[in-house]
Amino acid sequence: MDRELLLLGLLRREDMHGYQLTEFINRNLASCVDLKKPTAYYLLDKMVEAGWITRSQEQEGSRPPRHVYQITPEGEAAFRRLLRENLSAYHPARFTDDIGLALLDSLPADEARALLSRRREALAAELEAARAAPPHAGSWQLVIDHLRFHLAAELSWLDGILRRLAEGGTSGE
Amino acid sequence: MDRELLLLGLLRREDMHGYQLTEFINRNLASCVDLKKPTAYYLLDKMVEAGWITRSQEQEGSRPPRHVYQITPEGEAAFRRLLRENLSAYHPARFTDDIGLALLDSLPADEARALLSRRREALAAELEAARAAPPHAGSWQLVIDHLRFHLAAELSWLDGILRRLAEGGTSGE
DNA sequence: TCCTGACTATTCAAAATTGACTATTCAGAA
DNA sequence: TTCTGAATAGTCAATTTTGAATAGTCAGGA
Repeated sequence: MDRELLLLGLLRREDMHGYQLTEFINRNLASCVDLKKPTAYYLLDKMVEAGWITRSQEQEGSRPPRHVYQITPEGEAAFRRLLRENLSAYHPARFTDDIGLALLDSLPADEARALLSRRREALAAELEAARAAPPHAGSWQLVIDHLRFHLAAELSWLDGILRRLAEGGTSGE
Repeated sequence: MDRELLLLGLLRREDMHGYQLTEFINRNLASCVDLKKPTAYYLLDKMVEAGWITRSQEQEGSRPPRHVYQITPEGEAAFRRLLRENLSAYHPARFTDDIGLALLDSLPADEARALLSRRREALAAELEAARAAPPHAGSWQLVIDHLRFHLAAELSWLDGILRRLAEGGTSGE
């Protein structure tokens, strides 16, 4: 229901068409959702059926007509409900990275160290990129701040592991 | 491919049947994967087809027969490849929570504060639970450590937001 | 002018995922 | 002994997601 919340939140500000919605989300909110285009259209269809939004044709010059979505009063009500739900609960993030860590024993210690160093570089690059992002208005900035905070924390955690490994912490197989 | 990596990693240690695999994962590795039973069976089927594992019937007393899976040499090769891939890359986690944060402006400031306080309590409870978890052997412990580290970081981040909100930081609508 | 590559906008068949269900065993309560 | 609730083991239909394809526009270079 979180992707619906986000779509409603964007449509509340202004009417948009599907492509615009996915582009915006993937450019600005990739750190919290991964919304592929076909999924977005699927969700929009469902929300039309649920009466949360309406779809209308927009003809502009010689272009093929586009579908523009606008939020309804029911959609506005759903938005408020979903937002309250989202804000009050804690949704644990999943760390796919940890699968590899859990199986670290299966490789010789120095290979493990070398591979994790690469991960460290990838992570450091992400952090650099996040730091370079331009500031946003209002509470959108919170998302950017959170990403930076999280990446910095992850980096220091990973460095801790690499230090431990260098000291011969977890035994190689 | 990460769930396959994990299944192979478990089957490398000992032959197991489907139910055992999912139970183990959901009990011990919920912080990195969410693997429902039907999905696990689906993946196991695919891995049998790919030749990474084999399935055999196990008859025990009057029980209905169970399917036991064992890893093949091809599976072992796949395991090593997937483990190297997983370890060397950085897989960003997604923060669904941030969707609500991004839309925080849409609620009056004191309601936002109240809702986030609930989230804070849920998060604090998770951290308590994670701290209570018993220690594991070898690199499995890394997963538990990571979870604790992450939850503690999130808690301090959320407290920071709550402080800012209390000082009237982000404007209510 | 014609071609090429990038962007806009959407659809579709195939693949993956899930909630709900079936069926059995077992331990303890009534 | 019979019932009940929990744990074990797995399946299936329906929903959801995805990679790949389609189709038009537009800007710039050859």
